[in-house]
Amino acid sequence: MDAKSKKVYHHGNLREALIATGLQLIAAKGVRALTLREIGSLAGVSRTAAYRHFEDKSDLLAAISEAGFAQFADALDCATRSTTDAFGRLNAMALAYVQFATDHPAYIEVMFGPSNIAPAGGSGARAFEILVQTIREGQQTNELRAGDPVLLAQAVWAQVHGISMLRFGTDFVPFSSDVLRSGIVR
Amino acid sequence: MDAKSKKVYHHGNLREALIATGLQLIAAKGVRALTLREIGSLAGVSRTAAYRHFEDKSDLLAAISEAGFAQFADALDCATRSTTDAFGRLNAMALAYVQFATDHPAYIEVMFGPSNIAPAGGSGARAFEILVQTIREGQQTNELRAGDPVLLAQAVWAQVHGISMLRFGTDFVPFSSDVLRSGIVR
DNA sequence: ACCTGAACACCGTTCAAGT
DNA sequence: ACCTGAACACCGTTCAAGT
Repeated sequence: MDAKSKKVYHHGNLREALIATGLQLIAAKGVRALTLREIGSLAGVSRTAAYRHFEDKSDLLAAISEAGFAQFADALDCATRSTTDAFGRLNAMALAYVQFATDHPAYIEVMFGPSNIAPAGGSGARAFEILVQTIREGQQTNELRAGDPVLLAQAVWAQVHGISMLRFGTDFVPFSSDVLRSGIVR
Repeated sequence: MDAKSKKVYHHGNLREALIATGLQLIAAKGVRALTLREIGSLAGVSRTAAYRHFEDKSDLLAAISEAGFAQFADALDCATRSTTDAFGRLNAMALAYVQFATDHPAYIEVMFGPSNIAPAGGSGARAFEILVQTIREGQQTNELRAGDPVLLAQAVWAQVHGISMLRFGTDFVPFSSDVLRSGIVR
């Protein structure tokens, strides 16, 4: 998103344009209403042009998912820089997680949606690694309790993921950020 | 599922048959591949017969979701009866939750899937209430720490939900039941 | 009251062409 | 190398009929 973002596709970076257009469509009408044909039309190309950049529909979905995970990992990474104490970092990451889910429901829908969608390339693992590393550092400075950092990371991740999903996916569990105070801190 | 389950539809309880058939189809090929026409054929009726029992496709999905939540709430309810101490009950419920997600991925896919699906009738709320009540009782006998039982229920629910979803929805977070040991116990 | 068949406006995907 | 147009086998949904 520097200087080359104009109406230059049609003979330019169509692939990116299709991903972006698909995301808009999902945001507007949900994954269920996602249509390869409409994406083409909206992007100003033929309705079958997408097949020159993606194997099929689920391949496009996978690309959108991967783009989402990349942005997501960036957000978590950025959050860890906001402070230096371990608990502050974990808190910031948790908030960033929930925030991302709130701000980009369309991404979330694809990233964690129906299981037939490929579970992202490397960005998903990268996001998880950031959390593990933060916990590991917090243990070294004795701010966080001992234990397998991967297991602890799973616990926190699952908790925050659950909060993020339940918040908009269903409505019978009201949300409060007080929930975030859980037991991992020493 | 008593004595009336035979090949009696075609002029019988088609509605139930359609729900069951739809569930099978989802289990076999995922929600994305769910087709009203195929459901009809598989159930031995015309491909438009479903419209005599459901408004449209998402109405059928909503009915499947509700059926799933009813069964789900039953499973949680049953789990609370397995023991009398609060922690044991919570543990049993958590395991029942994860177990349900493992045993019935098709239900889960519809129940917590794409947001355009209606969030279930009363069974979802009933399931949550069972958890709140268990926590409340545990607090009265002083087995669980104090605090708003609804907030605590949210924390546990989110945790267990996260574990259940992450277990099969993505693969970058490996699972271990050790994760279940979290901070709500006094 | 419940079910069917034909019909309409859509899809995903393929493939022979176009530039 | 990248894009288009027509074509095929599907869908969801509607509606006039059938029983």
